[in-house]
Amino acid sequence: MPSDRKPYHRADEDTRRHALINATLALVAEGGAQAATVRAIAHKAGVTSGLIRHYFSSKDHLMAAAYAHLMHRMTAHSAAVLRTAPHDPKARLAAFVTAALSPPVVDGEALVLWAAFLQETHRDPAMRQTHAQTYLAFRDQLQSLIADLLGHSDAQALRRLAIACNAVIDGLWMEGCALPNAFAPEELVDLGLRAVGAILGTDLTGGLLQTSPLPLTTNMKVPA
Amino acid sequence: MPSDRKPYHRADEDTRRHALINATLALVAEGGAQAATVRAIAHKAGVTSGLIRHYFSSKDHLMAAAYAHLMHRMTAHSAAVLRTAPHDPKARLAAFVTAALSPPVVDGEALVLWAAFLQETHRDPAMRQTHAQTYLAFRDQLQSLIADLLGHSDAQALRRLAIACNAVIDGLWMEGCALPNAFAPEELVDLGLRAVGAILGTDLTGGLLQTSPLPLTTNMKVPA
DNA sequence: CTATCAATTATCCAACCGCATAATAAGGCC
DNA sequence: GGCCTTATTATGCGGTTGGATAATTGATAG
Repeated sequence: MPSDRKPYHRADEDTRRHALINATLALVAEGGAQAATVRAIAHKAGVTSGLIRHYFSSKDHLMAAAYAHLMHRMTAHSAAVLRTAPHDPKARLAAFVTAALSPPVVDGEALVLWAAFLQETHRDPAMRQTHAQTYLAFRDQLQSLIADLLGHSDAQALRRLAIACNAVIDGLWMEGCALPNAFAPEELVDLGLRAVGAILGTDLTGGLLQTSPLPLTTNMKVPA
Repeated sequence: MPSDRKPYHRADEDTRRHALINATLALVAEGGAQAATVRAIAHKAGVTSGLIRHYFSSKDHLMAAAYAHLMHRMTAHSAAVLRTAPHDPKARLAAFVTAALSPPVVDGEALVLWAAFLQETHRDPAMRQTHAQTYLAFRDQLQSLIADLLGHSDAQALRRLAIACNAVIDGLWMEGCALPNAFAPEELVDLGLRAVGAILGTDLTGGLLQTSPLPLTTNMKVPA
């Protein structure tokens, strides 16, 4: 008698794990964490649901792995940008800000993914650790770039400047992700460079973005 | 025979609706949207689950009502602050920034609530409208405060300044909510006032926050 | 070519979900 | 104090969820 069982081929562990992780991220991006059911994930990955438990000891472990993968992808991007950046401190900081406010970091899916996993971060200790690690690593990287640029090492002042600059980047990142059509191309980067420059008292645009008719600091001449 | 039925008292509609809405918000804050099941909501509100459908035509409607209530609470707070603020444009903007970076706006629950509902706003059109309304209303309010302060009306420049200042506030708000113990009291407000001031080329601290040993713009004197 | 092993599928399960409906009692009215 | 409205509880239903387990089959080695 003919078997109506689904045909399949065996894949190595990495392939399957990545397929399941990518399917999870895609589903969370589409419909939030509640859309990422084991059946939906397996379907999108092209396997049956039982296989999930063959590679991950539970669905929570799969979620944690997906989150770690997402965070690793982002930090790897930042690191790669800095690796190919010039040695001039100002140019390095500008490259860092530019990367953080351009695709693929700024992306329609990114914000939803971030928000969806934020809640899981509150319960799962493993995910909370991943969260804190990547978050503070980004800020520390920013702080070290600022230190190189300003040439001083007052830890307290550097920390405050890093927090403020990080806030600008985060806020613009959010707006860019949430309202992708509300900004002209490069406008987000331009705003970020000018705002960070204003906070640090430096010009980061480096003459590369003079196309903007109105610098952010036009109002400097306005009296208080 | 004695009835083992749960005793109860009748409450007016507003009381019950608010109890259900508050229970919903509390549960979402604790464990994300997935924790806010009809049974859990009813239990926390001290009623049985069937009552939810007596006051809300579906669970989605309850979620939408809870989200609208949350957003209304926040905007009402901003409006109240501005109503009691002085007339000096600089003081008004400072009061606005201060309120946005202090409790109850900055709160451990606030960020989780915001993130949880963000995903729902992607599907439900009613919630998406509530989202867009409150979000742009905040930025417009900020823009009008900036316009009053700077005294000019270049719409393009004002929009860019408002976006940048809004980004700072959003980013600091996020950091303050996510890492409540990472900042000294008033530090978040101090950073916000200095960063917004730096972007606008003005001093917003107004001599009220001189306790900080290191102004954010200390580095102005540092050469590039 | 066959035996073996584990990757994968198929099936089942208890728990829970939102929702519908019927039963009941609380409280106002006369 | 009895009645009537309806707010509230109680119960049940179809569907879905994450997880456990058994059956099958693709690949590999000898």
